[in-house]
Amino acid sequence: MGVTLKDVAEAARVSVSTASRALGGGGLASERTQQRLLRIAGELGYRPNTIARGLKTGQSRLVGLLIHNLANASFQVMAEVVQARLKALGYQMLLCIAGDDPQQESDMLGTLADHRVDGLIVVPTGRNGARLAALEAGDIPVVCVVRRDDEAELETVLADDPQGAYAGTRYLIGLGHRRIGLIVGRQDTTSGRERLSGYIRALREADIAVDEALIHAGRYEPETGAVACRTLLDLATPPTALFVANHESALGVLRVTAERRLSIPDDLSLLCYEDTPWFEWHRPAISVVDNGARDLANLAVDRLLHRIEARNGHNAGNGHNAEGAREYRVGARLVKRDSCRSLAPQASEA
Amino acid sequence: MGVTLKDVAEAARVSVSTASRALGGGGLASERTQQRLLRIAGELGYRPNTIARGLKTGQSRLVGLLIHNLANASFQVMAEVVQARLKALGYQMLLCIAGDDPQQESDMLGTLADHRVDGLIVVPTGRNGARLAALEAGDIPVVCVVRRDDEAELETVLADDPQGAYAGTRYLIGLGHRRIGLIVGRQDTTSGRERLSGYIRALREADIAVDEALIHAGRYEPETGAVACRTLLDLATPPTALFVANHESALGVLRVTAERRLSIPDDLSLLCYEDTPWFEWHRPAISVVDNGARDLANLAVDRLLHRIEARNGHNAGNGHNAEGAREYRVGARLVKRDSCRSLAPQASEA
DNA sequence: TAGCGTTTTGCAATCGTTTCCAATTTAACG
DNA sequence: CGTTAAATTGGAAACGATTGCAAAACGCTA
Repeated sequence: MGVTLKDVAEAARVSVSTASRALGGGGLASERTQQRLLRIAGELGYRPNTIARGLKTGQSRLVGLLIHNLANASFQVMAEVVQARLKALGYQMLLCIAGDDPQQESDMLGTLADHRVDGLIVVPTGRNGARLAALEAGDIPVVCVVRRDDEAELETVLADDPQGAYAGTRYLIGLGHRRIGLIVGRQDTTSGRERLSGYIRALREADIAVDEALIHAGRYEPETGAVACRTLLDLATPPTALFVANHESALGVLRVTAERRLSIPDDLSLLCYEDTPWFEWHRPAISVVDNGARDLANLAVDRLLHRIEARNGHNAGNGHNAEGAREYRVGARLVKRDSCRSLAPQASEA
Repeated sequence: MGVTLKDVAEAARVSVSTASRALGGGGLASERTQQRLLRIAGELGYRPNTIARGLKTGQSRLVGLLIHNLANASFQVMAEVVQARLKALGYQMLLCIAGDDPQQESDMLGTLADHRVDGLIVVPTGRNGARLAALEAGDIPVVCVVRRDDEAELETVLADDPQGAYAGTRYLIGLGHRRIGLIVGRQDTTSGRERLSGYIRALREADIAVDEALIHAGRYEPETGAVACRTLLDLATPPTALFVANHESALGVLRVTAERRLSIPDDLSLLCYEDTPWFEWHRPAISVVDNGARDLANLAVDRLLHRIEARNGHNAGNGHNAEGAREYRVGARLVKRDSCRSLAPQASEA
């Protein structure tokens, strides 16, 4: 489809510059020529070449999104939201799936840079702080989501994990549970640490001793969740409730409970982290702490585009992000469904 | 990060062309200069500008993938596979999520064209054949997956839905089922039609009359699945087995069976289409006909890249794809797990 | 050392836009 | 109708790479 601006200009008997201005909008051309050029361009089937434009303007209209996978529900909705928002704003999404692997992440950040993305939203592994900082220094705005990257000072949008984990644990405590198992993520990520700390805070506040045996930290995988679940259930005094701080681990837990023919919530209460449609469709419907993936994505896009626009505005900017590396939190929400039961049967009746 | 080829060239005291050739590989420069340039480029932190390169070479190194959503397991793995394969081949994936909406699809095809993608993999709605044909005519190779677009003659990679549905139905028949409910997709898509026809063929072959009341065609959504399931179960003589031809509808079915406390497979056998990890983790593990999403994606990438390379090779090509609009099928696979039971209890014993 | 073929290099054009600057047209007013 | 300011246009130089062509350097052989 090789019809270029020059072709349009010739057909309309004007110079390329005029054609450019007419089609570019912004009233740089007279109303009359604008209409005419628009018409002719339409007839010829002209489509502006984003690549050429990008070369001149230094904007690729591409934004990178780097996540771990698409199996996780949070990442799914983030990808969907980011792409929808970007599209509405005239950007396209370059999706990179790095599997939480620093090496791959590093590679992909490189390619993203080569493609001169206008900005980047990333769930950092935490091992490529230098690279991310380099991008930022190279005038490519970076926004981290879900986790913080401790090595680099970057604008970051996080779920309120401390609060979410706290609220969830409190909820279980409120139902009368005293032995609450926790299956949580790796402790070398901010989200993993924060979810654990929220849990601990709630216990302390209720004067419940923290039992190390009830806490399992590991990768976010079904298998890991299953193993942790079995260990917990095999304890001399097993927990009466489980708080599973991630969607994938929850799969493993559900499997084990089904295998052992445990009834949820009668035999065991289950509270998960990160919502996913099928938790709602599952019977019993699984109660969750919704980390607000949708909000995370929206806010990340907001922040990123704010900075992209700012950069484009006064190119002679003071440096990078004036406001320093801000950190935003979006609220986590407890969604009560049917997988947690009260341990004090008659308490609220009578 | 504004270090350009010119900067590298100056630092090395050679011309830009030499620098280009040295870094471009292909032995266009002497071994010595190549080493030197590589070193200097490294020191300066030079990264080639894909945009500028793209303008000159006419290759964006971008490939579009247009799908309906990310909630569907097939699309998830397709997106993951496509992006992994492309990355390995030096391309980036532009992911567009069009929600099976022709208007959005049309828009997105436009933007994709503006970005001069080198090729495009699309799950067509079927309403934009003209647009797709236009892309193809404009020298952007297009490969359709999952569904065919009847309006345009395009290279297409399909699951073997007729065979898959046939095999699934036959399996249920083999277990002794005679009344088999079918919850299938819209009949204005090739996949929807083919899954239905496979079902019918199996019934005919077993001399079972096709009962219209047992067949529900509709959108692939949990709610639709739930409604269909209720209707089927409320029949005077309800089916003893359900064949649910899509992953999302299956969610609705699982909900209804749980609500009614039906035991799977004791009260009702359930066979689904499209595999997803949690079908395996679910108890009972759900038997499925795996449509081979991974294979679909791989083959689509193969075909697409084959044509991209061909185009780049002899630019003075004969026209478009010489071989005509070929159609490929990847095999569907029956995965027996625990959700289907035999209706003839003692049959195989004794 | 001259001559010849082969590498290796540099120059300059080019890809399709945007945008600065100057030139031209148009409009407005005395 | 002349003058001036404002709006509109055209010319040309970028943006950062690749690549055809010709010149320069090199390695051989005689």
